[in-house]
Amino acid sequence: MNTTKITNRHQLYIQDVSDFNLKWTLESGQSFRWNRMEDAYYGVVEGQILKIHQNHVTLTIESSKEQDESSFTSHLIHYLDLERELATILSAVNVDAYIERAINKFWGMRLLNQELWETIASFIISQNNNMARIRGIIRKLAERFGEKLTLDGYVDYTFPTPQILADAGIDEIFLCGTGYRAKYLWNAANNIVNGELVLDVLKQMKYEDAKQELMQLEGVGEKVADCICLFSLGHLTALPVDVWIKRIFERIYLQKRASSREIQEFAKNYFGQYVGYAQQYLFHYAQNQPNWADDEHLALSKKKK
DNA sequence: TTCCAGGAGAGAG
DNA sequence: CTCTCTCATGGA
Repeated sequence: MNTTKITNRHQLYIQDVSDFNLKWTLESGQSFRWNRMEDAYYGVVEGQILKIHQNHVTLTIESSKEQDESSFTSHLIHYLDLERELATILSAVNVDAYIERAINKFWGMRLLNQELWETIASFIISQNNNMARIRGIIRKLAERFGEKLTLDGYVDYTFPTPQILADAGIDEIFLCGTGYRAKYLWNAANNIVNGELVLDVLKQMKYEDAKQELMQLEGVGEKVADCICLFSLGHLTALPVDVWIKRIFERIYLQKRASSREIQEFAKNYFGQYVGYAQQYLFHYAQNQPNWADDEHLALSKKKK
């Protein structure tokens, strides 16, 4: 297990971190809030700027907010998913030579447990959109509606609360570049403000119920609901099927055109209960490996289990 | 200029 | 139930 040490109320060391890679974790498209400066990452998490640096098995973390060691530590361990036994999860989904390549290349990439409202809003914005623009829109929303924070020269803003966006109105949200998604975002904010969607209740639900509840929101379909379940609620059986996952499974595993339904059914049966982690490794591998589609024969050479 | 991006909703069949 | 078209936006 990890040991921790705090030097003052802004800074924390987490030592003996095993099976963790900060770069792969923060640059794998699950969070849109992190910026790399030199060899450290700056981002806003739950109302504070965090600066995180990894040196082998030691994480150095600074916060813009004072806090006591135990809550600081437990919050970060949970956010970075360090309480899970990654080796066990990856061993369970390492069922063929294709995904084994992805696992070996990005070993230590973890699924974050991100703040719920910001994750809902972020993935509403993500629909039919690209990473760079999603990041830009979220930054503009934070700049316009959030609270300003600083940490040794780095400036960023909190993500606006549902109340603030509900009060702001659709037109003001639209000015941040959301396009037609402005009304979805505004509606979601209102649903939370007026109590139709209760976030603390959502956190207690099992996967299927949470997904169905999220899909009641306008602008939240299966894929976005699965992203929220996987990147915020910790449901590792969630499988978001985006254009990349669709492409990967059609090319590598099914070798034919397939609907999202078919892909879900196949993948959950093939990879098992941790399919969400399998998905993240396949997704990031394809995004970073231009010739990802050249080795479909590796998937056919099924191994072990 | 057209195409595409961590898609969803409305409408048709 | 499944298929198709449309929805803003900006970078390639």
